[in-house]
Amino acid sequence: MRRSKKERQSLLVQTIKETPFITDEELAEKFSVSVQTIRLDRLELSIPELRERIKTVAKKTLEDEVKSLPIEEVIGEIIDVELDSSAISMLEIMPEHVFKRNGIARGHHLFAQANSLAVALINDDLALTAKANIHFTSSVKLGERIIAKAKVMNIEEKSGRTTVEVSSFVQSELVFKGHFEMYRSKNK
Amino acid sequence: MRRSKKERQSLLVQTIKETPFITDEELAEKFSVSVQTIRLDRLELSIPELRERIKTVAKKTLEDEVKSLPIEEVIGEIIDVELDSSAISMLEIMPEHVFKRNGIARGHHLFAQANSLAVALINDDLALTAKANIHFTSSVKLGERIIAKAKVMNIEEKSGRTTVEVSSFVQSELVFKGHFEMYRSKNK
DNA sequence: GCGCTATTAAGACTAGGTACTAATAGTAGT
DNA sequence: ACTACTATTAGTACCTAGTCTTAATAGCGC
Repeated sequence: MRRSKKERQSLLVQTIKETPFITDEELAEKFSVSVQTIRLDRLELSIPELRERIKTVAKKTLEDEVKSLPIEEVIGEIIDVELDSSAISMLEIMPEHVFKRNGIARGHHLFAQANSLAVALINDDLALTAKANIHFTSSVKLGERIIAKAKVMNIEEKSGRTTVEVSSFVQSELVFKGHFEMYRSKNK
Repeated sequence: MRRSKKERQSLLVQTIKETPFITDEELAEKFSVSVQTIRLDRLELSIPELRERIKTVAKKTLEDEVKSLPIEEVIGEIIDVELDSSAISMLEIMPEHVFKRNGIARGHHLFAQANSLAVALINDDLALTAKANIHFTSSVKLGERIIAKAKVMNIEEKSGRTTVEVSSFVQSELVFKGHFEMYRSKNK
């Protein structure tokens, strides 16, 4: 069935978006026009040729693979630690930390920064988080840097159970506050 | 510098693995041999041509995208959701989730599973965590599967603020319990 | 020099295009 | 009906990054 030029072109855009691996010949058949018409359409709509389309898709994959490797491992960069006393770390919010819809950082990354800082702060091989009480006071956006400051509030003599307060800031604004209770395997 | 055939071929395999977007001509220059030699090498080693290599990389991306669309930004695999009511997800603890020293899962991964499940549970485009009260009741080890169960406890009429309880289990043992208070942009 | 492997070259062909020129079909305005 | 204009189609030369095939040459062991 023949359609108008406009109609065909908007369908063309959609078709290529859905199935990017389609050749001009297949498109010509699909829309019952000549291959030349399809090529004129692509020219007008600035849609690159099949092989270029495939290449950009493939490039995206490679970039993603490189990116997704180190992310899970490192949660912020430790700037300063005084064991069993206080510690500071910094985390820059990158695209992989945010909700795609609104560019707001997902809560668990703020938590992860604070939690790993609390763990690093404790002078023990086997520190674990037991409880936490956390508060997200303001949303953090793509590109912002979070500075998390952790402070040991109390170490119980017998059990070694340690209370840590973590406050995270973007510039001077408080974005996260957490109260952590940590286990440790050996007493201090 | 010229190398023996064997040496060149093993380097060729490695080079193509690292930089799959390399043409025969570039490879020929790199190894100081003719294009034909590179083609004979690829033939012997059953390495497909550049365009085929790009295509397979791109196909992988598309498959991944299809896969990651419904799960989108959830940590763990969603098993069941009833919006604004309850949801269940599963997370298998892999080497990247644990402390290397003792094979125990880092707390923030349990939190991330619970937090993203609470977000996914809410029938709103813009759900955010406001507060959380969490408790790590037992340590989870490498290879174990965590089943997180989330339940909406209360939705405030005016603000839409939603209370979610998440309990996570390894088999029948409770490993994590969290009380989440969530914002939403539009009221229900 | 003979035999062998490795390498290089040359030619014909392929897919999936680009770039350009030119012809034709169909429709609207006057 | 004639003209103007857009849309479509056709055809040619050229491109990249190959394939497949045949053939020539280089280097080495013995």
